[in-house]
Amino acid sequence: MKARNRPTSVDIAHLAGVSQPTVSRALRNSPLVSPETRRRVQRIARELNYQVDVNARNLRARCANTIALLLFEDKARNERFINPFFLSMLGNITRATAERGYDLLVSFQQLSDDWRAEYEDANKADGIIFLGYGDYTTYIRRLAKLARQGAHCVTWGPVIEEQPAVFVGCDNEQGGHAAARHLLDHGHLRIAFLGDKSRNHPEFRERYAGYGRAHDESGIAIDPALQVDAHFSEESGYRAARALLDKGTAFTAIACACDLIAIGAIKALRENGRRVPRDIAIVGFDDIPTAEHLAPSLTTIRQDTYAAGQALVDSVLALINGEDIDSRALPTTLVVRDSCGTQSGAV
Amino acid sequence: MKARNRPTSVDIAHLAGVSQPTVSRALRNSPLVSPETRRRVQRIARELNYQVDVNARNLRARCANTIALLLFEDKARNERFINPFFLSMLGNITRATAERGYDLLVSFQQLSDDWRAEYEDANKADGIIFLGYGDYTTYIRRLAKLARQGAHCVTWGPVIEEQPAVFVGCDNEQGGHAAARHLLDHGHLRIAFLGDKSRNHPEFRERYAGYGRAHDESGIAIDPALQVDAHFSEESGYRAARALLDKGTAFTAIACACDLIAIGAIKALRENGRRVPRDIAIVGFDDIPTAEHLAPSLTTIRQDTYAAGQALVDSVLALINGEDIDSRALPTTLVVRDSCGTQSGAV
DNA sequence: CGGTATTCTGCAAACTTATGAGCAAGGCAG
DNA sequence: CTGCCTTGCTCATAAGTTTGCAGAATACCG
Repeated sequence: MKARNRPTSVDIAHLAGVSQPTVSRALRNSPLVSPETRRRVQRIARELNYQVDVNARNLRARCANTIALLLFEDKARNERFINPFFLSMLGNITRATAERGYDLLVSFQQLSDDWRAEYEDANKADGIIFLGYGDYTTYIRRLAKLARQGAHCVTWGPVIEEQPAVFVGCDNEQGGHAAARHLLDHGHLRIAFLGDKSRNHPEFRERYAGYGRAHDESGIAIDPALQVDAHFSEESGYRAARALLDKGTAFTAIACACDLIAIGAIKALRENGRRVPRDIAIVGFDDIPTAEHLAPSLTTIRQDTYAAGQALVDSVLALINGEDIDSRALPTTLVVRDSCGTQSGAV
Repeated sequence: MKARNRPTSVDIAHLAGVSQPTVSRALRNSPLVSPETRRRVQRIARELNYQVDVNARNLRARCANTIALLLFEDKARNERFINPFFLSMLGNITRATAERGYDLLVSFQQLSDDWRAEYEDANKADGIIFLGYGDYTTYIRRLAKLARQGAHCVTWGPVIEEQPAVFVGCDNEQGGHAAARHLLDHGHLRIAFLGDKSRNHPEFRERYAGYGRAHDESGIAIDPALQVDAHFSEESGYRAARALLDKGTAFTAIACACDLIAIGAIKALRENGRRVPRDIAIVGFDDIPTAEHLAPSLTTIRQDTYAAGQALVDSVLALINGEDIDSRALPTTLVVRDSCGTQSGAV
């Protein structure tokens, strides 16, 4: 596209009266070069605004010093929108990568993209982080293909089938359990769950499992009518809550599979004349930045995206270094605010 | 770090019984190779899970097909936080880059990082987008250095001094004007401005200029006591509003230099027993996702981060292609919600 | 059937850096 | 004086691709 004429190590070598390999060594502070020569070479390099060509360096060194982030979202989603939770993850992965001296190559993809795109990612980076959601089968196929090519892959969130990839995620089951537990402990007996529990949303599926376990512990049977599918969006939460209300099924609380769903649900409840939390208690999941500022402020299960970013990057680096590591589940925290009607501050 | 033994184009050439350059051409769908050969080569490549080595390709082709995003934040900032507005920009730049077939290299930096880091970015990417804030002098120095190296730089936001870089930003002056205009039109005479108007915050400085122009138009002199410095954070807005209240200066409205400042200010006002909007009207700037969900919902000046991402990426690509382009200011929109007390829906 | 245009393919060079092997010079011990 | 080690550099080569040029094969025209 463009032909910059940047100075090369050969140019510096001529000016300094040494060979090119000596320049290379001098700039990398190798002990094999005398202090006097090193200083001279470095001075000339600085004067020429020399910068090593990373492509040549990486070609030779067979590593890119780069981690790729494959960010997925459904094609169907609103064009202008990226889920705030993923955005927060993106920010923290960016930060964690930078702190460890690596570059981050961000690739925003839709799962329907052709094979060419997926093929290329594997060798631009030393390791790959998968983040996102969408058609699960396609997702898994991609993951498997990259892993087969020898890429070091770490995925965010659970992987249902046995796959050759490490995953890092929050403990969704525990979080779902904590949400339902909190509501049950405060006397709620009919707690709805808004969230798709199919394999397309493995996180939601686990959260639902935790919700189920809490009910089991209390000896309460779950009315299947209380579960309504919802995806990763506000409109989806709105529609799900509307569907729930339309059914006429009685309920006094809702556990939402994510905060966006909770936001949509609150809107639907309000339109229906239900007050939150007085009539209906609400608990979300994620603790997106908005949750704290909602009216009423949203009780939710916090995922620590800072810790998550660090854990993901550390796991990839461990794989790159040939270490044998296990998948990890990070703890979640119940953050009690106003929307659940139990008023007591963070727990 | 790692020595993958991936197949190369030479391997494919042997298997296909052709020369290596023919493999290269066949895989790039060059018309110089016969359909029959092309099919055979591509089939073998697929069987071997072959992927071109991007380092070798870029080294030879002298371009990286990559855009770098240099994301700055002050060192002083809270470690775990990235401004939601920048996060939104990051998301949309990611999307715009992907749509145009480029990769995005995200580099999170602090302005105090050493020269080595800044030097390397220029040649990993064909063009560079600057986004962030911090010490303005350092910022400008970096920009100038990269530009001197022949990098194609585009920055978000205004650049005060004459610099060899294109900038894309929203029309901050117009936005600041619209915010003050709206408040003045609704009878407010003493409107505070929370935001640092020094050169360290060029956007805030321009917003303040628009605020000033609106006052001039109405023939109202600005009381310097009504302006209090605040930076890009909630705490900062909180402290600024406290300082304003402590002064004892009378005011009936506040124009905030960004939404985070508005959030902090509302908190401070509430603690002080002032009701929003009944006692004090508030207008923010940015329209971050939370703004809509605040109680009261925040009247603000919207920056279209989707359009901004597209514009930034298009500008960089134009520079890379050798086109001569001008800086651009994108329009902002006044979004009227509840916090200004004028209740009338979006304008 | 000779000449020319067209289509396909191969050869060799280039891109820039990193590194192992080798070499010259000097110091030092025996 | 010989042999050996150390220091500091050079030489040659390798990494995997792209591309300009030339050559071979085929088709076409007169």
